[in-house]
Amino acid sequence: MPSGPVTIADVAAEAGVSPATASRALNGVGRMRVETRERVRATARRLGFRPNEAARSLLRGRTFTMGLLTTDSYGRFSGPVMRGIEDAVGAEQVAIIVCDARSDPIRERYYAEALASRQVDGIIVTGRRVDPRPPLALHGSHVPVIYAFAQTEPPGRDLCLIPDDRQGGRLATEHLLALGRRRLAHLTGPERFLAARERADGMREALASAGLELAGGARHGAWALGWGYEGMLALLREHPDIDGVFCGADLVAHGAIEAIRESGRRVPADVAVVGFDNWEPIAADPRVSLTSVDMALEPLGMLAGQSLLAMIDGDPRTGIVRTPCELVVRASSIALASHWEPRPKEGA
Amino acid sequence: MPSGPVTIADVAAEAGVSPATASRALNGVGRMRVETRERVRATARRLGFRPNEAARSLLRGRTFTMGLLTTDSYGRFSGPVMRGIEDAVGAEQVAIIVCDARSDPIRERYYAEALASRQVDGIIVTGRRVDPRPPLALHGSHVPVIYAFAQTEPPGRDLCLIPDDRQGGRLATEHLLALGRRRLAHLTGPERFLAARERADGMREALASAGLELAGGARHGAWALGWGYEGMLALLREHPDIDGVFCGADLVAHGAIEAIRESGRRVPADVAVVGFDNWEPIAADPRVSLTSVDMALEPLGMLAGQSLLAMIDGDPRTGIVRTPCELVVRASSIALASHWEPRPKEGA
DNA sequence: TTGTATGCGTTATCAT
DNA sequence: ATGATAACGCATACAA
Repeated sequence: MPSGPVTIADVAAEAGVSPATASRALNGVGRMRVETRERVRATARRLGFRPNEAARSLLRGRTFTMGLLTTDSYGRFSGPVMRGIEDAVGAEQVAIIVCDARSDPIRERYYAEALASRQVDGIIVTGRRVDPRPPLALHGSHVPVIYAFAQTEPPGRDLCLIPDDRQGGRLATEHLLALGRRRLAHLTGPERFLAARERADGMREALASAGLELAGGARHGAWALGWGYEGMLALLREHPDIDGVFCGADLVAHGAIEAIRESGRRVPADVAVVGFDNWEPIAADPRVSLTSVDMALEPLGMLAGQSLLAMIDGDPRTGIVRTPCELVVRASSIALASHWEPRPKEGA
Repeated sequence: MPSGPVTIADVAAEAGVSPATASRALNGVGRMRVETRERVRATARRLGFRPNEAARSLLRGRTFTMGLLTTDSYGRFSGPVMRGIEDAVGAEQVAIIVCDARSDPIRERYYAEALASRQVDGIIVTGRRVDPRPPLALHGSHVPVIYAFAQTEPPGRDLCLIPDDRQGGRLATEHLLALGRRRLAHLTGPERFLAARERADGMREALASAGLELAGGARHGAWALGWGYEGMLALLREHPDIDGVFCGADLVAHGAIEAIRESGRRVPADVAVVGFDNWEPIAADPRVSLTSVDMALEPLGMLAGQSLLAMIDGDPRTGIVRTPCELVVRASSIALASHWEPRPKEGA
């Protein structure tokens, strides 16, 4: 009776064969009597044998492990990215080690070293912002590294996967235009965020294609409900004829909707609203029911996982890949406004 | 010039010593000439040597790795718990392997096996609900397992860490009572959630201590903004004199605030509001500024990590540990109502 | 068809 | 103060 975990030697002894035979039986390689194979397998099962991955790693030179280094903690966007990565690599029996650098370069270096020391086969760096950052410094290591929902500087040297914010902005705008709206405004986050600028640019592009201009220009503020409310009140004061608004975040859109309703206008009958993030707790709530641009982070994560697996297999990849956003249509931008009016008593 | 990663043999050869000496030099054990130690260390640094953790694990019989098995994906509550765990175990050089069972028992079993096979030193099972679940089935393995933000059935056999929802409910209620409010109502999530029932019980306890009863009883609905709005409208219709409301979730509280304002009442002057979750994007938004009960999940996660480390070191632990919630006071329940009124024009 | 021997990278033990 | 050797658990090349 062995003390610690059951080893293949224990199984072999119990089944009355050599460790080599046991190994072959369990891995299904080589030729052997069916009876032997079955006997070994039954013994392994009975003893609860689990091959020691550390030993296998040592032998194969691969750990079947990848590191996920979050630069700025686990936020709202980490979940989908992690799920996507897991979908891509889980089937390959690859485990994921996570670490959270919390926007601290020292921690980042420390964790990068730790991951390299654990001989991970590859590293995915992820961050909530898409603004460029210096690449991971891994002195003398050839571990493949890719960036998901993060971008490095100078551009083009590493593989970076980011949502196509500009296309997302176009998507939202084209949707509003397709509804027949012509006086469109834009409320979004701080200008220092690349994502905010890109979304605004996408909107301007789509408007330009239709020969239109942005009513009131791109309004930058906080990524907050309060800003959506205040900003929308101001917009309505300056441009009372606005019939559609695209917001750079669902929280902003939610605030904007409150302001629109409070001004006596109806959503979407008078003003159609489109948000960004497709943040379900808010956007999918029946009382908000917000049409929103979804960054499709789960597919992005999956692509990251697949790409890293390919790089591990020796296929070098670089460059910036922008993954398409998708539009999720809800009541805040439905064509037939009369179908949906949660506050019939208001302003009546 | 070695091909793959730099090994200790490479360092030893380059420094002109044996692998054993190199190992001792790098680990600071044994006696040796200072010059030798420094020379080896410098060589290791120059070559970018990183000790292979798989080899060390094999030797030590410990991997310094723990598994984090999420039962129902990475949601809003996973982040804080993960951060807490990392804080507890990161200093001990312990890495965390994550896997997401997505509420699928098959996946859960599969991942549990995978973690055991990787010889993790321990496993933390986490889930967004605190309703009891069967314990992790790990045939013939003695890996310590603990449950964070999750609970097993029958109770008492495993170590389970859960927020003290009942105490949270008392906390919120006592705060409202301290403000002088006496006609308190409760809007919360579906009754099938243990957390909802516990929070309501906590509220009733606190009210009973003050010789009071719940106005309108505990109102159960969805964990959604829409329910908070509808539920609050109904409450105000039936009990127009309500002067305080405790909501089982911030989203519900947010909806309730909208309803209160729309009814022409002011928050907190006429009705004080307390939420649950302290969900920053909503609660901390200046336009909502919601007093809320925080489940302190980061400390909970840290305790989970520390407890698991203790169990790994041979200290057995079982039982249900309820970790205290904390109250975060914001404008929705401030005593001096006149200090804060975001919509002065309303109802004027 | 099955057994023996070797090595993956590291460290502890024993020898020098 | 340093070197040689063995061992951790597994899989494979080679031998039988």
